[in-house]
Amino acid sequence: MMSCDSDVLFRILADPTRRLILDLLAERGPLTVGQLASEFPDLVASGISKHLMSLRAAGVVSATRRGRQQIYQLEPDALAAGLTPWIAKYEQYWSAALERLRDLAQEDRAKDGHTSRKNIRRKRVK
Amino acid sequence: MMSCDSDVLFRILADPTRRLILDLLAERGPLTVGQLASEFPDLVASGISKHLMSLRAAGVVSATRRGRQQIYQLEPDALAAGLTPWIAKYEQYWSAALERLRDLAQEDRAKDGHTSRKNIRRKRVK
DNA sequence: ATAATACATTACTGTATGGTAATGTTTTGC
DNA sequence: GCAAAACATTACCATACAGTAATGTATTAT
Repeated sequence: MMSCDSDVLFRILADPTRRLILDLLAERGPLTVGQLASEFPDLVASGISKHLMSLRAAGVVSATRRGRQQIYQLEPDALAAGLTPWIAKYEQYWSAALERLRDLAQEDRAKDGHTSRKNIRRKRVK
Repeated sequence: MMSCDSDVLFRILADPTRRLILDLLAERGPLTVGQLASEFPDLVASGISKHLMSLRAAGVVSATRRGRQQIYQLEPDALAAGLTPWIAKYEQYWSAALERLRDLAQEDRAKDGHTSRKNIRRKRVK
């Protein structure tokens, strides 16, 4: 009934198959429908196609044709733009988790070869 | 079918009424079922009660009895713990949005801060 | 003791939607 | 030109679930 701004986003993310599709696109970059469908052995291809259409309608993925195949690609800005307002309302509660998240990412970046920036410290919040 | 860790959380958040309940608890602190139900004029009270039960089952809220009324309260850690792993997978994409979010929160705090804190400088950390 | 309040619980219902199957539409390969 | 490949689209089905209504259970008030 109530139709919030991020309503569509949350409904999209409610389905595990759709989340997994987003995960695959995030991990492996742009993929065709067939490549994505092959990741779901116990699912029919047209089902994946339907999911992709709804993801596209929500704006979280985009597609470009190449010959007879469509290449789907994550649209991360739409995801962020749609979810950030909601997250912002809980910002005070998320602080700790976000800090940990940020630190983890920092470690990952450090582990990824780049130089030691380990003495960089973030602003303290609260 | 696929049952991820944050699966329950996303299903919980998919419903706008449930999200609004969480919003109310976040904004106004602990509330009784009646107080919450009164915020949904076009909804029957038992419906809200059911939503609260599922929220409780998911661990995102907790309840304490006081006399004949239950006081529901947000359990923010559960929310953060459940959603952070998922967010982490998209961390590279979220960075910008999270930075903006953090800055906004900073501004808000500065704005509603009491007058005398105007010139208080945050600790500079390299 | 009785009634009313404040929820919880159960049973029921209508609808939304994830999934399949079948068909349609381009594009490529031969 | 013909067949197959790669998706999109449509129709259909079965289940999940949000919402209501009715009933149950403590707790407070009188």
